[in-house]
Amino acid sequence: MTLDFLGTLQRTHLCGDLRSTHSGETITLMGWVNRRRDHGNLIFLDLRDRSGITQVVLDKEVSPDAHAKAEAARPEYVIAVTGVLRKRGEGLVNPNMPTGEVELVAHSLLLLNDAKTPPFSPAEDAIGNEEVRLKYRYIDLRRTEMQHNFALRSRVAMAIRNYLVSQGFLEIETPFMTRSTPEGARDYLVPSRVHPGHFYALPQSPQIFKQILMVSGFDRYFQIARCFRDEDLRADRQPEFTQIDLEISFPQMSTIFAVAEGFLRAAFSAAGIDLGTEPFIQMTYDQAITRYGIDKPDMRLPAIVDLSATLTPELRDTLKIDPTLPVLGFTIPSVGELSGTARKALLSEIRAFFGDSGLDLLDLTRLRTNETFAPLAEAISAKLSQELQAFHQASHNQQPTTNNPASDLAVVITPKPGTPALWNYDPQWIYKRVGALRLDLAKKFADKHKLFDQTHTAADFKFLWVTDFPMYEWNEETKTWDAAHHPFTSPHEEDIQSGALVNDKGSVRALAYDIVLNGTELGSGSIRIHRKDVQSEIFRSLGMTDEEAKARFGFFLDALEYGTPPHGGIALGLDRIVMILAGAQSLREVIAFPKTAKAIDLMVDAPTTVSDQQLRELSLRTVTRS
RNA sequence: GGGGACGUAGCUCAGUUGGUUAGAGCGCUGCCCUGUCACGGCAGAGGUCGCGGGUUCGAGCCCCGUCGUCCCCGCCA
Repeated sequence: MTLDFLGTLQRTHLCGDLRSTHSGETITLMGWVNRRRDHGNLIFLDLRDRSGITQVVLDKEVSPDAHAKAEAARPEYVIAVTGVLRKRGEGLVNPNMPTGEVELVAHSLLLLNDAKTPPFSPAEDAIGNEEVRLKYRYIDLRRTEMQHNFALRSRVAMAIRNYLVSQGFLEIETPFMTRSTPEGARDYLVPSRVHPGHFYALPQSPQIFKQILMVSGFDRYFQIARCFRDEDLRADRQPEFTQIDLEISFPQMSTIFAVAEGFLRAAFSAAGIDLGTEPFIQMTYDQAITRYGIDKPDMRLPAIVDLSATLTPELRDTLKIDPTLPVLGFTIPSVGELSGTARKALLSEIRAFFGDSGLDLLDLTRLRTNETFAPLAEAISAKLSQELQAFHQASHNQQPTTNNPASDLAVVITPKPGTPALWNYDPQWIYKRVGALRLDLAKKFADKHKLFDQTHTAADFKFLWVTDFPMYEWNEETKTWDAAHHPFTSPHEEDIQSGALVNDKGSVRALAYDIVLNGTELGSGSIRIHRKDVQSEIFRSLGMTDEEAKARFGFFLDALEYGTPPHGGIALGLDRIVMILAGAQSLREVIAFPKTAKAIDLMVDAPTTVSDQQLRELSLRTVTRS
């Protein structure tokens, strides 16, 4: 088979755009053969480009030459077809495709390129084997779903750019090759050839640069910035990822919230979702922990309820519940009535989840059958259903899927006597354990409560600001207080004035905030420290001597001394936003060339070893560790 | 670093208690077919059962190790 040259031929339309209004026009399409249906003297080719598919008809009587070439064509061959668009006759219309009312009657066909039989067909639905998909990513990306994901990503990014520019932001690029800062995530390092033994680091975020841009008077900066972190991966974590990074001079927290909400509305609107004008919900970190047991609450589910008040000391005693610790409960709606065996299995599953931590499940069903405890069971049920009603109202749920309270799964967790109030110096560990169970069970019963189902409306997306994060976190391993956010985050001004920075680090609140969507952290930011004296104080409070601080951040401390305005900002993960909008379960669905869980690029096969010559130039030697 | 799931034809998967020549669907190749659109019909090719070792008369199946993919914990200021 000989391939044809393109010559001067130009394409006139895209496959997916053709409608009956085009009928009679002479049209040239170019694209990939999606499918071929050979009926002998009549051949149908489904021709695909990024816009969609059009059926091409090759009739031996119309053009023997084109028909012969179509006979040789195979899936994924690249062809050019010129012909006349025809409205399909009665009974020949395909209502399942947008172009199903027309077909292109080919007069000539060029075979522009052939194709080996692909390992999987882009014409099929997604295949399960991600290894193969990633190795042949160029074929995978031809699939309609992937084409949609990246068109969506492009639209979303553009909407955000346009919005931020309209709000007076300047897009400024910051270096990829910069300085290693050993705190936080591990850095990817780049050896310097010119300076043997010295390394650049790829940025974990443009944090210090954007703060210096505020010192430089740019007032409002943004960047759709690639960031790099050498940590283990997850479905929602890749070693290189993209952040919408911004910084504002002279802001209040509300200024930053308004900007972030503004560009999210623009982004969602670009995806066909109208988020309305209501400001996003806000809650403090402490509220998030006590109400949801996590710092990134999934607001698609009912909250945790503190049931301590329903229990008298006597009841606690007879039921063997710790007298001082909270009793917590929550509801998973519409689970349906569980059979005796299913209930028992769930019980032991929950008890296994808690292990020997001291937490236990209170069996409401059994409680109810006992005369002494029936009133308690009633009181607990009443409190839980009160919360459930508030939840349905707040989330504007249409009728809950069932109205039968017995079908809602009530889970009540009690601490046994002697359960430690602190685990790993964390007074909130009980809330966090119960919060984790809440998410586990919600995932388990997702097909029952359907609260995670997509309706492709604003109701699918529950946004939330979490504010007032703690400034410090106790690190039991090193016996030190670490910065919970990063060391440039400003504490509340009252907490500086009260001296808590020195006396009571655990109580210091940071002017730091996260934005959360459906239980996923989309981004976080803070009001920064703009005074040298406060910044030095924070470094000292983190156990850094002035000399160490100077060695690591001297340039930054210097910059702070030359007229730094109050400033603050935020960074949101673009990949995660697009992932949620696309309804995808993994970032790999919205990153064109992602890495595997072991941080390998299966297509280009990276990382690799390099030649001795390259190592010599960099003054590097590799050693094998046992 | 730890836990779990998976690995059999190009793809999706089946494979009984360890027992003859490892199967199916899709895809692929050839021939036939003028209204299909997941076209159809006939014929055919295609396998180091992830890899290495062990147990056994005999291993896709049992045991040990190892590699890879996915999910989770740790980690991600």
